[in-house]
Amino acid sequence: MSWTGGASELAALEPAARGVLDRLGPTEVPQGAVLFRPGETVKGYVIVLTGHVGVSLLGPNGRDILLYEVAPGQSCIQSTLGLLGGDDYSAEAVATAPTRLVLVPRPVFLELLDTSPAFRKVVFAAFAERMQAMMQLIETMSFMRVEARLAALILERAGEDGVLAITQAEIARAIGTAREVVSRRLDKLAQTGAIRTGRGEIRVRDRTALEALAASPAV
Amino acid sequence: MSWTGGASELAALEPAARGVLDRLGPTEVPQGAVLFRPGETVKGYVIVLTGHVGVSLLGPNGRDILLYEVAPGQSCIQSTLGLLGGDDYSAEAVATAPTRLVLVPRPVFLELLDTSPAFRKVVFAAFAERMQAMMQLIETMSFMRVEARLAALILERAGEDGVLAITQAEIARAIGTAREVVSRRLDKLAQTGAIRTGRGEIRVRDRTALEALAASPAV
DNA sequence: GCCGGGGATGTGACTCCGTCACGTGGCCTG
DNA sequence: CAGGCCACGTGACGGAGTCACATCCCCGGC
Repeated sequence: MSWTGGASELAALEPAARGVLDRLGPTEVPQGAVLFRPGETVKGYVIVLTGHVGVSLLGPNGRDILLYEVAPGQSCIQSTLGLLGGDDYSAEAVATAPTRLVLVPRPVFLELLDTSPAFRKVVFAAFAERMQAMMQLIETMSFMRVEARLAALILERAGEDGVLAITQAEIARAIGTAREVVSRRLDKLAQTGAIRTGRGEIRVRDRTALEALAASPAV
Repeated sequence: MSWTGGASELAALEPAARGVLDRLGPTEVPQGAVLFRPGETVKGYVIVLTGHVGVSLLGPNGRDILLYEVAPGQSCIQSTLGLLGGDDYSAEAVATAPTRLVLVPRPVFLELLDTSPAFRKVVFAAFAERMQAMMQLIETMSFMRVEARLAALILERAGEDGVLAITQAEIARAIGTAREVVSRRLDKLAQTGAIRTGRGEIRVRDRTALEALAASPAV
């Protein structure tokens, strides 16, 4: 029953705190499952054990922006806002892969926060990290052109072989723009020879060119 | 020597924690003072006693975006990121009025976090509040047109008499756009009779029209 | 009372981006 | 084999950001 011993940072918790957490059973959710939607009340603190979760803001016209992603061992900070401030969710969380997670009920969460310095540390660190990511998002969306964001994303996600499997729609969500724009920009990049595109796939041809674009003098 | 007894939420702190904080002397900074810049290392946790502080992201071309404002009794969460994660500042904080503040050095901050549940609560709450504000910012900047953001800002900041003293440059910073755009939009609003504009001043003429715009179906 | 200087605004031209409205083509399943 | 769904391509159009100036107004100095 001890899932806290896994890869997560929770392995460093005090034995007592680990015991409390270990008594909570993990939950399995399939890919595509919606963990929460805007307007719902927060049920507890979510820790992802395996899988992958994306947290996005939904726009009125179907467009949405990926705020951040939750990898195994990380927690979904979105829930903390509700647990501490009492506000409802304003974002949506979707499992982008089959995911195993633990939901820490509010009372348990608050108790741990009071009694376990290590748990506090984990929560605070996650909080700080998300906040940084969101500031980064604001910064790039405000000050970098789509071309640069696109190049950066490709470099960041491309494997060693320079290939990444991703759809234009996913790219658009990740860099906060519209799919059509991604389509046109990718087309231009392909024309210059920096990349080659295929259905749901991008191949890096000229990494240097992409790096130059990603670091471009902004706006 | 007890400034914690003031209007700030810190009045609810445990006596021991208050004692520790009260031993720290408040600092006075004039209007326009820069509390920190991007790239600086974090010196401590900042609590604003009186005055007003604006925290913004700086763009490469002189443009900047107001992330949030710190009112008396609130703390500047930006510093928490550094204290907990060790990162440098990525934003800039400027006193927009003569400000009295307390700087809690890192060791004291960490100690209080460990020993004072009430202090933890204050820090967490402030954290959650700022995060909400930043999500709100991302949301409005991404999904609402300038016209709507502008109308909302005017309504939000106008006094009872429907007057607000603010320059176009300040408006632009607050709603995350460029001054020229504000100029043109204000012009349009004035043409429709919703407002009247003057040098550094806006007068609301038709509150209902502004409310309709602010709540407009976004884009 | 007059004069600069600097901050606050107004404008035009241009490019980039987001949105709408479709069209195309591949792949998968009934 | 036929739909149907999904990924992608495109043209048109208006909103928004940037640059480069032109005004304009207010305030301190003389």
